[in-house]
Amino acid sequence: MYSIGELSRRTGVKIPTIRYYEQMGLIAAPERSEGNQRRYEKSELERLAFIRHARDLGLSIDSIRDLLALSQHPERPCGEADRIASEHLATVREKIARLKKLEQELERIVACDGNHTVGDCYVIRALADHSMCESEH
Amino acid sequence: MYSIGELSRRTGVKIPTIRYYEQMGLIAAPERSEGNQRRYEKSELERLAFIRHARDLGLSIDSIRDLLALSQHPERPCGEADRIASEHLATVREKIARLKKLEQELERIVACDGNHTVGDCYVIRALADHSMCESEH
DNA sequence: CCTCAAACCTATAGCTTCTGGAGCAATAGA
DNA sequence: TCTATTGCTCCAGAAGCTATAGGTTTGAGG
Repeated sequence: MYSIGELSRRTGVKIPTIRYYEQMGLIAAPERSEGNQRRYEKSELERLAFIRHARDLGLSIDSIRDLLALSQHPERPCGEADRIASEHLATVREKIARLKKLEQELERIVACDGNHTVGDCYVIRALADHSMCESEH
Repeated sequence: MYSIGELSRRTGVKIPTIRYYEQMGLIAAPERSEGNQRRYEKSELERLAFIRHARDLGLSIDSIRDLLALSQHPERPCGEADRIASEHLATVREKIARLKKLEQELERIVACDGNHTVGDCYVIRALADHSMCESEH
């Protein structure tokens, strides 16, 4: 049996976050000690590690809830789990693409050498005038 | 003089967002009509376009506030504007790097072909077991 | 056994950047 | 003048936590 602090240390999930996950229904409300403190079993540790890992990978709470529900039914086909991960991969790729455009835009904007005044600063002018952009965004 | 709807159409910033920016102090509270409706001048249109553009580039409200304050003083050196944009560029680059790692991780995870059951699904197992990861995250 | 600091509890508010709805007032075009 | 559209304020919600206040329980040392 772990206390919430112990669980937190072992999974790297902060204490208020664990309580938040309980509220959100990602983990079940655990048993309590006589003094009303949470006492977790090892299975909860594994479940929380799963959640933590999936969050690190950027999956939403909702997606994780779905995946956890799926894992309760090992006999079902796993196409759904695959779909969730694939969709997330697509989102990540989209984000990368968008950020790369921003990177280019910012690189051009930052070409200003700081050796003059705001009046003719390229940063300010570039931000004021969208038509100076080279790509759509 | 533009109404808030007109301003919204011309800048692509939604009406509640314009009011939100006013609340946040990014744009000044404009004159009002007799019936208490907001009436904007052309200068506000430009300012809002600046804000919109900077937001599109992912700059925070706080950074934008700083840049706007700077642009009120065209005689000052523009090193500060440069710094804000450069810092933001660094953040963007970091995000790209992190997302690329996630992309790799997810690519490996998604290699599952969906043709079996959840019990032996690689997606679920990979999420359950951090030690299967190839890189740190 | 007693004490006391550390850990825990609940409830609530705050963060960021908007977005949407309710309920009502003003405006513009026919 | 009528009415559709637009605008007003205020408030709540979304995501995923984080922090604070004010109180209780636990467990280790004396």
